[in-house]
Amino acid sequence: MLSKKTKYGLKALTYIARSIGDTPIQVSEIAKSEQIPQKFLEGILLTLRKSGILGSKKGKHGGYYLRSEPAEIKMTDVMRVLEGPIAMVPCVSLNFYEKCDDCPDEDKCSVNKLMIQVRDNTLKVFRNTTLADLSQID
Amino acid sequence: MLSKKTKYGLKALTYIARSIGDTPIQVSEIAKSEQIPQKFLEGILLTLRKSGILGSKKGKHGGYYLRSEPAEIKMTDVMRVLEGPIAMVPCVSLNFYEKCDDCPDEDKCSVNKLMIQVRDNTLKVFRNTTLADLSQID
DNA sequence: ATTAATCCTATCAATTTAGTAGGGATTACA
DNA sequence: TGTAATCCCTACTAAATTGATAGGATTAAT
Repeated sequence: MLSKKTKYGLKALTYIARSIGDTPIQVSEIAKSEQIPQKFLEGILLTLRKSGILGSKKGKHGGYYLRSEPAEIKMTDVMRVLEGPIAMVPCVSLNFYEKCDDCPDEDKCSVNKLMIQVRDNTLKVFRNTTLADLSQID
Repeated sequence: MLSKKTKYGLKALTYIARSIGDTPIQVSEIAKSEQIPQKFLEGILLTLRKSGILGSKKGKHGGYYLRSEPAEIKMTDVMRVLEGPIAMVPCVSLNFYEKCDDCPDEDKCSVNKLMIQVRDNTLKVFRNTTLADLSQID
């Protein structure tokens, strides 16, 4: 299951990407428009800022803005920041690899092989999708 | 993350598929061989039996057996029984659909569109993989 | 009968999730 | 220079989920 954190984060990023203009976007505005608890969203945007995806401006008339063009912001990066590893098991994770306690031999593990396929296909989607794609208005 | 339940379930199914012969396989044997807590595994195999994937024989010399040929047991079915919905959000689930509280319009939701792609790609893997594939010894 | 299995229900500790609370630090602007 | 608006940070909490464990009821072979 996708966590609320990730869902809210994606919606917020989309909202920011769609807001053309120079001024940073405030948390309160996003929260209201996207129906997200404001305090919860604050924490999420903070995470996105710390990861380098968002920038922020403090104080009156402050807010958040994208640090790159929407077309440059890949879902692989966003998802890893918000949701964590893309793989369903640590033993097939590229960025967060860990060996399983059980499982004497990874190469012979049926779960491992299946989950590598799932990972590769999910990765393909995330690598191929940018914030610009999410923000398309149709 | 894949739950231990699913992981153990897949390993157990693989184990049973590999055990050629007529006699049913006992939980204790699987638990020992695959390093799975026996009582926990009991519950998992029970679930698989109730879903129709496994059959069982009670009493002395009892155990579990597959109700179809490994090549007929699709991962879509197994995963749905063990892990639940394949989709990452209920609003893109084929078998467990639910509308989101937030989200006035699904068609315009960026998360929705992304998650449909992920679902379709994951589904492709699971539809294409059977227990026979998992059980291949190489 | 005895033994060996599955079956069933209840309970539990640890972790994660989804938030809430309260205030600190910084900035714009009157 | 004061004040309001805004992000920033830490701590707390309730509910749900996960990964088990415990104890026995039921069933079947010998």
